[in-house]
Amino acid sequence: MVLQTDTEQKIITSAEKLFYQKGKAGTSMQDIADDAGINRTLLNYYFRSKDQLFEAVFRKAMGRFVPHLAAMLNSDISFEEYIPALVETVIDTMIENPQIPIFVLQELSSNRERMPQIMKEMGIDPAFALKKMEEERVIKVTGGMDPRQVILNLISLCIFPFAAKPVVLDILYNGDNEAYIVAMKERKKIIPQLMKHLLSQNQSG
Amino acid sequence: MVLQTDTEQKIITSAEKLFYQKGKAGTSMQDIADDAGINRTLLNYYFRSKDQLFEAVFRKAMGRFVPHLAAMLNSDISFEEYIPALVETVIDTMIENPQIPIFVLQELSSNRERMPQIMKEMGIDPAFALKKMEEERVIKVTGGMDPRQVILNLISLCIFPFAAKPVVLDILYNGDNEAYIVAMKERKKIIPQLMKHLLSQNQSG
DNA sequence: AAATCGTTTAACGTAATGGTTAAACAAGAA
DNA sequence: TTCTTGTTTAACCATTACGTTAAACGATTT
Repeated sequence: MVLQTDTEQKIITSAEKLFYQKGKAGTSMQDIADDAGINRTLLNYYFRSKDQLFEAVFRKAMGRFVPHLAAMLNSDISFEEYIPALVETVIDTMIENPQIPIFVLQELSSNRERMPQIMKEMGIDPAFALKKMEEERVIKVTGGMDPRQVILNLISLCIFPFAAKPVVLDILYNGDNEAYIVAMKERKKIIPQLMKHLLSQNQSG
Repeated sequence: MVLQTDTEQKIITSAEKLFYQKGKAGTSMQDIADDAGINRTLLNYYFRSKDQLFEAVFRKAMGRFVPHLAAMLNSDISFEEYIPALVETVIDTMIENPQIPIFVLQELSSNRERMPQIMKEMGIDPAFALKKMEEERVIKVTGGMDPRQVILNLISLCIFPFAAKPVVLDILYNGDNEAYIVAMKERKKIIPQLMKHLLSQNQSG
């Protein structure tokens, strides 16, 4: 029982690492077994197939994304006040898992049937969320700007620097990972400030 | 001669479409041949190997990215004045090739040796660019904010909505591609405005 | 008519991959 | 000791993939 969980964990960890890096098709079961330091047969013992293993990894990755999204679309808290906490949480999550954005987006983009299914499972109703957003919260403080643009700006500022980590790291931070992390933490303050400006001023002039 | 170029073009087009969508490992030579409506043998006639074909596609994709990056890092034009034109160009490029960001980032992320090589080829010297940026242009108008953060914000706002198109389209625009495009075009105005605020105000208070 | 070039067809070799199975092993539990 | 469970080894099958080759075809050019 204990050992089982342990090995299963090792498998998941290796699978995450490799799937994140090389994608599903680019990773073989042998690769994963080698990385986990176990026999290939054992993979099929725990996860019947590559598909199932990938599915486990993908859903776990999604599970780190969707809550933030759902929180943002459904929270009752005043949008403006909610931003700093949200940004902090998202950035902390991304610092620990910078590979997830590309991984998830790549999969969602190559497998278009997934989005509707996921939205169904997660109970995301775009029309409802948008209406609620407009009526209750955002429109009051955006000075007429489409609330979707506001959300898009917020998410872009939070996530893209991680999705583009290889480029950002090498070009802007000269490969210095510590400097990169420091910069990302600075953004916890920068982004809310920026959003505050955006929300407190009429953008139409 | 004419036919050759024609077929070669068909191959590249199909290869782009499939590599963008399914990645290198996820796309077979047969897939590409089928999509191009030609024989598989002909692929090896024009491009010796899958590697070479992928390389051609990747470099072409990079070629749509790097110029913007280089322009931003090296332009002598006043940064603030330069933004609107830059944003417009980038967004127009992205509207036509929304799949490129994920494709390039995924490849750069799974193949870390590439970045230094590319920077070398493209003549990008991060230290030099940063110094120039600080001395000549950006620092004057950022009120002390790290110019790298300014650039990061700009690029994030421009590119992420395309990298995340599958999610953005389905959740925010209910799958309506036209509405999505309209929104992206709106951002040509929104982003410069936002950047103007960011650049004209001291962010430290 | 002969030669060239893009193209197809068919076949081959080799390697990798995913998944299965049977047998054996080691170690802790009953 | 016996039973169970996680684990390994080894072998196997079917499929797919990449790349190559030889031969033929068709259209254009010489």
